[in-house]
Amino acid sequence: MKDVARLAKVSVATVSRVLNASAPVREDTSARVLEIARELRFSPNGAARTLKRRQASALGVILPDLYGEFFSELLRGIDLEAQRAGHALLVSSSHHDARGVSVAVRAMRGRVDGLLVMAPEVSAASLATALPDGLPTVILNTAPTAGAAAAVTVDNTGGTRVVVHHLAALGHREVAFICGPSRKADAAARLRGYRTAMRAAGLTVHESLVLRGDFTEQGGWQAARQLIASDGPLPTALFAANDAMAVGALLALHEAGVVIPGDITVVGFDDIPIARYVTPALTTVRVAIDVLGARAAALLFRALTDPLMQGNGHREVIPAELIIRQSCGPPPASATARR
Amino acid sequence: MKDVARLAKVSVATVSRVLNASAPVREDTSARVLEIARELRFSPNGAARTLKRRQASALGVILPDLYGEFFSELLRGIDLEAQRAGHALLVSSSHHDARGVSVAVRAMRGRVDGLLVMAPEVSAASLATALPDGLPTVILNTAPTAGAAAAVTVDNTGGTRVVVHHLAALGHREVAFICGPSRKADAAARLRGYRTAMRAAGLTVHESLVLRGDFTEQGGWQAARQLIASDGPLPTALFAANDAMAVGALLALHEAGVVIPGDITVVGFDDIPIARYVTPALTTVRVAIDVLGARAAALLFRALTDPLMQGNGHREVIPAELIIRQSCGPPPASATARR
DNA sequence: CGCGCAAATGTAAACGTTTTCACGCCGGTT
DNA sequence: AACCGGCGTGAAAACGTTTACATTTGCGCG
Repeated sequence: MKDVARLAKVSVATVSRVLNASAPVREDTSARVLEIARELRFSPNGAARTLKRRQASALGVILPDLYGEFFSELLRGIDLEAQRAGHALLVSSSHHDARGVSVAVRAMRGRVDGLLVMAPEVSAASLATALPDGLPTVILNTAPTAGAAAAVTVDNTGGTRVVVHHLAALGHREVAFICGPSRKADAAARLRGYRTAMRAAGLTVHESLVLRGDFTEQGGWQAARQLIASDGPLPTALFAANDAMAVGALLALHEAGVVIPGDITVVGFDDIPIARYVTPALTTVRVAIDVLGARAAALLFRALTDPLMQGNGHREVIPAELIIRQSCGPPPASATARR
Repeated sequence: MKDVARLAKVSVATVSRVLNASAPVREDTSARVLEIARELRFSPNGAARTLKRRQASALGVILPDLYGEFFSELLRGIDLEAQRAGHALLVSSSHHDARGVSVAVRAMRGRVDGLLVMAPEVSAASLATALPDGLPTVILNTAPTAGAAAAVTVDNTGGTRVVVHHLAALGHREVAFICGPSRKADAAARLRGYRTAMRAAGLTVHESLVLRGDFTEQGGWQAARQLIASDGPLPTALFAANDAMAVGALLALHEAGVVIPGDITVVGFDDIPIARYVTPALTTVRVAIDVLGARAAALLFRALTDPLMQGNGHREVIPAELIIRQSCGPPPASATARR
C-alpha cells in the first residue's frame, strides 16, 4: 500500500479511502490510485485488515469429519448463505472429542466472526467449556449448549414418528429397529423417537428386535443377518436409523432369499442419493441437509448483527419428510394370520 | 495478552514466549503465566499472529461449486493433508468465471499461505492473470498455468483409453460416446481421449454416435433417447463421459426395453457410489478423488517449504482404474453377424 | 478582500501479536 | 577483584491496515 501511495503521490490513508470508498476522494486522485494499484497488482492484506477492522468476513466451521454426502450438503448450504453475505468459510474437520474441538475453536479466534460447530459425540457440558466467549456460535445437531447463540437440529423425532405411523397404518405390528452408534446424538434421538412413536401407535417394542448398528452399510448387513439367524419368524418391518444400514440390510435379506417388501418391509432415514437406485427403491425420511446448513448460517449472521441474540439458546428444527418408495408395503398375509 | 501479562506480573513478551515455547522461560514464571491464561480463557488473536508471523497456517481452496460427491471427496483429501500439517482450510466456492476467481483470490491474500484452485471453466490464460504473485498455487484438473507452482489432474486420457481398449477387446466396433459440457476441461479431455483411443484401437468414430451431454443424469437420459430414436441399429456399446449420464442412459434404455448388457454395453466414468447400486451395476473408471486433493495439498506444502519449486510447472497425474461390473459384456451375436 | 466552511488530504495512533535488542543477574574463569 | 558468557526478562519496533484528528485547499459570501 505504501508503494501505491508513493507512486500515486498520495498518503496511504487516501489509498485506503479509495480502495474502500470509505470517504469522498477527488475523482482524478481516485482514478490515479486505482490505476497504480492495478498496475502493481496490489491487493490488501487480509490479516491486517481483519486486525484493524475487528471483523474477519469469515465463518468458522468445525466438523467431526468430512466423509460422505451429509457433510458435502451441509457445507454447501452453509456456503450458500455465507457467500451471500460475502463471507468465506474457515473449515476445520476431524475433531471428534472435546479436546479436539477446543483446539480448533482456539485456532479460529481472531480469524472468524462466528462459529458453526457440529460435534455429535461431545456432550453439551464439555462443549460448553470448549466454546469461546465473545464469539457467537451456532450448534448443529446437538442439544443447545450454554454459551451458544442458537442450535439447529434435524427433526429426528418427527422423522421416526412419521415412519412408525406409516408402518402401523399399513398394518405392521412388529417393527425391528437398527440403532446407530449410541454416542452420537442423532442416533440416540432416533432410537428415542422410535420407542416413543411405537408406544404412541399402541405397539410394543420387543427388545430382541432392537439391533445394534454403527451407521455403516456393513453394520446394517450384520444386523439383518442376526435377525435372519434368530429363531422364530421375522418381524414384518425393519426400520434402520440411517439409509446406509438400510441398504446393507436390503442386501443381506436379498441374499437370504427374503422378498422385499413381500416378506418384510424396509425403511431407512436420510434419503441419501443411493436410496433411489437400490432395488427395491428404499422408503426413507428426507431431511434437507443443505437447508440445515443454510439456516444455521443465517441464524449466525443474525446473532452477529444483533448482539442481543447472543447465547439466548434459540432453537430451530429442520423438518423431515417421509419418502415412500418400493421397499415398503403391507405385512404378508401369513404374518397377519399368525396373530 | 496484556491482561495476562499484568496479572502474571511479567511483560507481554514473556507471555508470548511461554505460549509459543519460543524461548527459554523459568519454570515457575511459565507455570504462572499458563495458569493465568487458562483462568482468563485467553487465546491468541489469529489475525495479529498471522500479520506478524507472515504465515497463516491456512490454505485457500477455490472451487467452482460444492455440489455433489466430487467436491466432498476432494475437500476431504485436501483436509486430510492440511490437517496433518496443522493447517486450516479457507474455502470459497461458486466461482465459475475468471472474474469470480480473481475476486476470491484477492480476498485470500494475507489470510492463507498457499492456494488450491479448481476452475474447470476458466482458460489457462485468464487464470494466469487472476492468480496472485507471491502466493504459491496448485491448479486442479486444468492445464498448468503460468505462475502456478504445480498442477494435478485426473488421468482422463488413460481412463478413456482403458475403457475403449476393453470394449474393443470384447469385440465392440461401434462405440457411442456421450460428451460432457465442452467448456469444462475434463469433458474436453475425455472426448479427446475417446477419439485417440478409438483410433489407436483401429476403430472409426462415427460422428452421429458422438452425442451432446451436460454431465447430468437428465442429459444422459436425453442422449440415450436420441440414440434410440435415430434410425438404424443401435451401437453395441455406449460410453458416457461421466457416471451420472451413464445412469441416465441406463434408465432410458431400460425404459425402451433394451437389455443391458445383452443388447448394448454401457460404461461410465468416475465411479460414483451409485454406480455399484444401479441394475445392472455400472462398469466405470475409478479415480481416487480424495487422493487428487491430498496430492495437490502435498505439492502445495512442498512449494511452501521449498521456494525453489515456485512456478516451475510441476505436473502430476492421478491414475484411473477400470472397474468392471455387470453393465458390460460382449456385443450381441446379431451385431457381429451384421457385419 | 478577508472570513468561514466544507471538501480533500495528510499524520499518526491504534489493532494484538512476535521478535530484536538490550539489560541485569549469576556463576565461573583469569 | 575485575571480567566474561549465558540465561531470563523487558522495552519497543515492527507487521499492513483503518480511522480519528489535524491540516490544507478551494470557494462562496459578506
